[in-house]
Amino acid sequence: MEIQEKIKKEIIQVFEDEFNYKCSIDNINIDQTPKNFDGLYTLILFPHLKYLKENLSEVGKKIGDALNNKSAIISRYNQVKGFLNFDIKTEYLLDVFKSILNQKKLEKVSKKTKEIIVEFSSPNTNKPLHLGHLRNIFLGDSISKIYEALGYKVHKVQIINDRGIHICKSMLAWRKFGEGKTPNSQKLKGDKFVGDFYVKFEKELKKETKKLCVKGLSEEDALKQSKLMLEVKSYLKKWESGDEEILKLWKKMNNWVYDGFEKTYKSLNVEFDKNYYESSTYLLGKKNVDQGLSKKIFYKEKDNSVWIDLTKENYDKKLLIRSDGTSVYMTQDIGTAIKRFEDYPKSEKQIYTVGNEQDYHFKVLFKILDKLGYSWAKECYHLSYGMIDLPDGKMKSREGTVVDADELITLMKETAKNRTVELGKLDDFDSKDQERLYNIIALSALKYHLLKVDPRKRILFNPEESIDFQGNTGPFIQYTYARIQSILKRGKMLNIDFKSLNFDNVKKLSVNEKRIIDLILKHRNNLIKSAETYSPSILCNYVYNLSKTYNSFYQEEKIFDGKNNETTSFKIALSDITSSIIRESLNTLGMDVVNKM
RNA sequence: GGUUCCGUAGCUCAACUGGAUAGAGCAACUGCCUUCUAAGCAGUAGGUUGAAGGUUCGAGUCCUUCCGGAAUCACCA
Repeated sequence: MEIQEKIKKEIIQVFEDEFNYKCSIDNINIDQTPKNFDGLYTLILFPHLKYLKENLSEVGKKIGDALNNKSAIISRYNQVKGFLNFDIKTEYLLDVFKSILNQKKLEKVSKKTKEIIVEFSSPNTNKPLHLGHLRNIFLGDSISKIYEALGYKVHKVQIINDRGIHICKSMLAWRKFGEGKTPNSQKLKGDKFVGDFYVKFEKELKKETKKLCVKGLSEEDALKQSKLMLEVKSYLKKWESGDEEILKLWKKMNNWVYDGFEKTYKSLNVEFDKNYYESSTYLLGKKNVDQGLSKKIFYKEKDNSVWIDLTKENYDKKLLIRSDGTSVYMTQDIGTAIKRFEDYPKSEKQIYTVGNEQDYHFKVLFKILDKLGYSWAKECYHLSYGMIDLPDGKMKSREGTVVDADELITLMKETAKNRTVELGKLDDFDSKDQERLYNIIALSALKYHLLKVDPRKRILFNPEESIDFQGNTGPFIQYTYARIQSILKRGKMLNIDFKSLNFDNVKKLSVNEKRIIDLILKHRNNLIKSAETYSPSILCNYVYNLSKTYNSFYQEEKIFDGKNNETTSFKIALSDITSSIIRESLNTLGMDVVNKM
């Protein structure tokens, strides 16, 4: 980027000197030269042609020659039609590289002055986490880390959906069919244990309604008359009225679930700073709705239900309080949002990581918060992502057609293990290192697989086809990193001190070396772009590109050629910086690195 | 039906916000391990960017209309 800006400035000068044409910097576009053309950067002449008043080839020649004479950056040029391709001076690239080498250490001291809140995961407490949650968690975790890398203090939070009809279903099924079993007695993870009873409930319910349907009832009526449904609803009522026995059961089962979630989060290497529980925030929103009522932002219907009319803003009318006085999801979200900004008052914005099925909900929520007068409402952002499809359609937890998170992780670890053994790479690992290796490889394969896709797009996941470990994958990037570590190790053994390198003796850079330096310079911009667009996928692409370019370089040019001169040192220095950028990138994607594999 | 999003190689994804001959990976085929890790590198093949119009020097990208898919529009969460 820095290079692009400098080229732009030089070109403005040339436009003025040679053509008497004043052009603003925003109107100049410097692109990366495509691979099959010679050069690193390209100026597109077309947009300027009408101001330059000469024909294309003359314009190109004039600009190119002028730059050849004056430029501190450009070493030579070539013209293809309306495109002017530039090569960059070796001295200049080395200069820039040197400054990175020096500045690298200073960077980490930067203070964290800005704050944001990031919400992600936010599960229901009636079932274990599945592949859909994984996409959510990886996205939220990575976005948090990207902002942290940019100097933000990030508050990672989730809202736990711990109350409602769904958990009552599990509770009822456990009472009816559980026979006093516990996760301990069954040697089952707590979330799995509770989830099984949820599925059991749905099964029994289906049986019952089917019978009623045979008797001639419609599906809807069957559901209404079903004894199980009536009983579940009585649980919900008892819960809301504070029935001690129900509350006790509710707490017990939720704790089983939390225990299970904790294990999953731990295996994913993901943590939260604070959990919000719906059971303790659902009343908060009501207070705010009352305030909105007195400000006439909301209105009351005859049946006492409370609404907001957003038809002027191109939305619908939206219910906020039911006629029986109970709150809905929207009410709770209003309360939770306000609470969070009270808890973290310095936060300038909040990012909600929630699936795209709730796009409309969040548009309305932010609109309401804005109308209530909260200045931060405009800074709230819904990080919306696409669903994960299986080959035969969407995952449905009610029907048990989900890919379980824990099972998938276990499977990935086994695959990592098998591959490692097949490749015969176990020689110098002790068993503890082995476990760590499998773990990191498996997680980076899985995380990268889900993060490399633009969040907005849906992902098709085929359980029959395993996630790749070759090509554009997490393990490929890990491999590149590990390779470099062994280069660095060897350099150390040979006592090559690349840090006190004299760059003046490096006369020539290969195309790959130039590309690597160029990519290194672009790291920060890619990080910023990832943050601005809320897309870790940009960072994935970037670090893949860097790894791929490095591997080409690695394969084509020997680093240790026996001479141990400045060229050797330079190549080690280049490798060192590359590896630290790979490590930082992987870290911001939520992954650890391995030194050998 | 209204609104929003998506459609790119057989498959999974890119394409710097309007630039060159649309790029990678997987799968297929051909080479490369007695010097730094072959989970790699180099190469071959694979495309009417869902369709048709329009805007201009120039369109996968912008506008219109179709076709196909998804989400949402509940006193559900």
